[in-house]
Amino acid sequence: MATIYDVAKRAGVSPKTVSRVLNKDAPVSAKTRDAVAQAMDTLGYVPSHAARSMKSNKSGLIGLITGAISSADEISVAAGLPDLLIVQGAQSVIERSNKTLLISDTGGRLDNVPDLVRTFQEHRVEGILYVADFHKPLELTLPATQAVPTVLVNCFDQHGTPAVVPDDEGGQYTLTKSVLDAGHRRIAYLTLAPGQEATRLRLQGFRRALSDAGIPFDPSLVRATDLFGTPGEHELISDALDTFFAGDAPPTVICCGNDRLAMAVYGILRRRGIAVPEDVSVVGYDDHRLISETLYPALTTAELPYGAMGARAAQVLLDLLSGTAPPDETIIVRGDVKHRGSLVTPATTHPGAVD
Amino acid sequence: MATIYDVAKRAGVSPKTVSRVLNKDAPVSAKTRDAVAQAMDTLGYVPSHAARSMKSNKSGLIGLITGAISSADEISVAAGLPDLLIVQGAQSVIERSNKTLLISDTGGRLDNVPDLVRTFQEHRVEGILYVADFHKPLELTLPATQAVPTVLVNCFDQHGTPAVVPDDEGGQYTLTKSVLDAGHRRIAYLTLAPGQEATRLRLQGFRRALSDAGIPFDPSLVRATDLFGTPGEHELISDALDTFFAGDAPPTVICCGNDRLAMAVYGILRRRGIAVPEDVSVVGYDDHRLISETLYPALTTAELPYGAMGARAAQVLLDLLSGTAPPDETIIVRGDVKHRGSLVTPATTHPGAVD
DNA sequence: CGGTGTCATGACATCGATGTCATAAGGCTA
DNA sequence: TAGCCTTATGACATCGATGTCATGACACCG
Repeated sequence: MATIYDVAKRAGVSPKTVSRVLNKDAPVSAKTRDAVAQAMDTLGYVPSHAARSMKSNKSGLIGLITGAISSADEISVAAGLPDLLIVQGAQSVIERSNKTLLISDTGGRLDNVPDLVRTFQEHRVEGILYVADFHKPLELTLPATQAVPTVLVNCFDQHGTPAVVPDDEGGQYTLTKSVLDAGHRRIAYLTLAPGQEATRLRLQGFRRALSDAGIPFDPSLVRATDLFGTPGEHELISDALDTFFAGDAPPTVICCGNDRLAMAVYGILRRRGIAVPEDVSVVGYDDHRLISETLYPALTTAELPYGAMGARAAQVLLDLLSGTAPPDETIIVRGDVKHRGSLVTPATTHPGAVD
Repeated sequence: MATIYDVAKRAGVSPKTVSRVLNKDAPVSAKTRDAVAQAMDTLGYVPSHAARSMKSNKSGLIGLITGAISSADEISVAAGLPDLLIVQGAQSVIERSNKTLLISDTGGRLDNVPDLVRTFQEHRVEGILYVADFHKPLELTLPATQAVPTVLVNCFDQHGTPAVVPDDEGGQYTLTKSVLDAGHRRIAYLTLAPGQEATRLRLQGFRRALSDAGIPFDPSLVRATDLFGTPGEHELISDALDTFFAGDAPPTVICCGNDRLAMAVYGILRRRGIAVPEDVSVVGYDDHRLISETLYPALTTAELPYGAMGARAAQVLLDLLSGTAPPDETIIVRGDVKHRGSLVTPATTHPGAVD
């Protein structure tokens, strides 16, 4: 690979002059500039990042740690929206700042993280984004990174590390409010697995919406049915639906913990001759577009704003690096409710329903 | 950040001795080694990749170009299996070779590629993987990369660049053979969009399987219905199914160009009271597990072996770098047929069917 | 016409690690 | 015991780019 010395020799100038042409940081006569440009061109010269970053002590690199890549078809996809969208959001922001994103994958094993961080340090990354596959407390102590600014995404810790998380409570609140506004009063809710951050927060939002509307919370209409796509899940959902519809005041809408569950619910309902949305409305969560837009009718769902979270986190990190941002803050990102065909008002479809 | 000089000073030795401890490439007395290790530890010393790669003229980096990240929720997901799985496969292999993968995203715009390649060259990547989002001819001429070995994945060019592609013909052949073996004779086929490599090759495989079984190809049972998830698609599929079932010899199985189409077909069939698989079997293509495993009944489908392709491509690249592999070769990767509940033999479910 | 800028350029040192060569202290062989 | 090898260590140059300082050539001012 050609070096700046090769270019200099070929153009008959000193390396420093070539450097000046490259960086446009000092006047160079037009003639010299052309000669240098010509030499760079014929030699296919590209400056060495290693040499530059050594001299400048700046790497221009941002490290991102994720399990998104290695787990793309495993639990995390089964569990919900691919966290890859977070990576995408971050990428788009970092790219525009003309830094380079170094993406490392945990391969699903957290004990890999220290190695990844070490590799990042070897590359002298200027900041680190740590992306979790779903909203949760940070599961490990990140190795002390000698003051490498770090931003957590989709997770949070106890030490005030800047974090960007989704507004699970508010999302479910707004979604439930849409359901209520459509006229529903008997609302079933198939939640995600117990113990998860999202499960807890969304249930809070759900109850707050009910309470705001003056509707009592009915525990018999709530069941946790998320088994991350493992075999027993289908039966679990079937059972829950059976129970819901066995009562004398069956629900007019099924809220699902995520779009994948909603997809399963579509199948089960249709198999029993219950039409969506004519007989019962269905809403999801995540706005996993592959599902929400392909299902028929298309799915009304709350957006889990992964892309926006990634972008926001990247921006926070860049701000930290430039000293523009306050260091310790947790940012909660809201998502929209996506209104589609699966949610209709029960009145129009159950004209004779007892009220 | 601490340097090797800082460590040397603290340990009371020369930098070169620290280097020897780091690389274990020359004998160092136990006492000195301990002192150095201690110093590295207290200072949190991590060697600089930039300085190392400058001296050794080796970067240990592999560049990967993809649109997978930026397009994760756009056309390419709508079109089929996320090409991110290719990235995952490559990542796992590269990681094991203790090189570092530098992933760059095109942001969906091909005119970004030259910039990405330039960035790669600045980092002196030792090889490049170019990943396409679906099987297609390479759409651009990669910038002359001064002998940086390159492997194409999911695409191919005319110049004998090493490439790794899926076995579309063989995959559809084997899948169709499974369908025939199950006893089906009237086989409908909703193909992907015309003009695509996959469409052409899979139709070839489909026809070869029919012909091997001595069944005449019936064009009235074949329709292109893939609009990449755009609005008109649902009607297009409905129409196709209407036409199929209007004839006097309706199909007993619907082969779908991908799993997403199969998902749409499930919905449409059920809406019309046609049960899957009791009344009609359905098979897909891709093995997009989020779909194939969540649908009920689970979907029989041909695996699009993206993970294996990525891994294979990475291995080929590493072999090229070590001089182990022949430089020019196109590798065709086979996928399995995944047998699940959506394909059953028509005889058991149509006991009264003519013939 | 000498002094003072500005422009255009180059020599040299430097960033952090490591390859090359030198050196000193022992231990072993002949 | 001289000669030689091995072990343990350091001095110095080097990788490629760039910051600092110096220099020569003009142009302009008084």
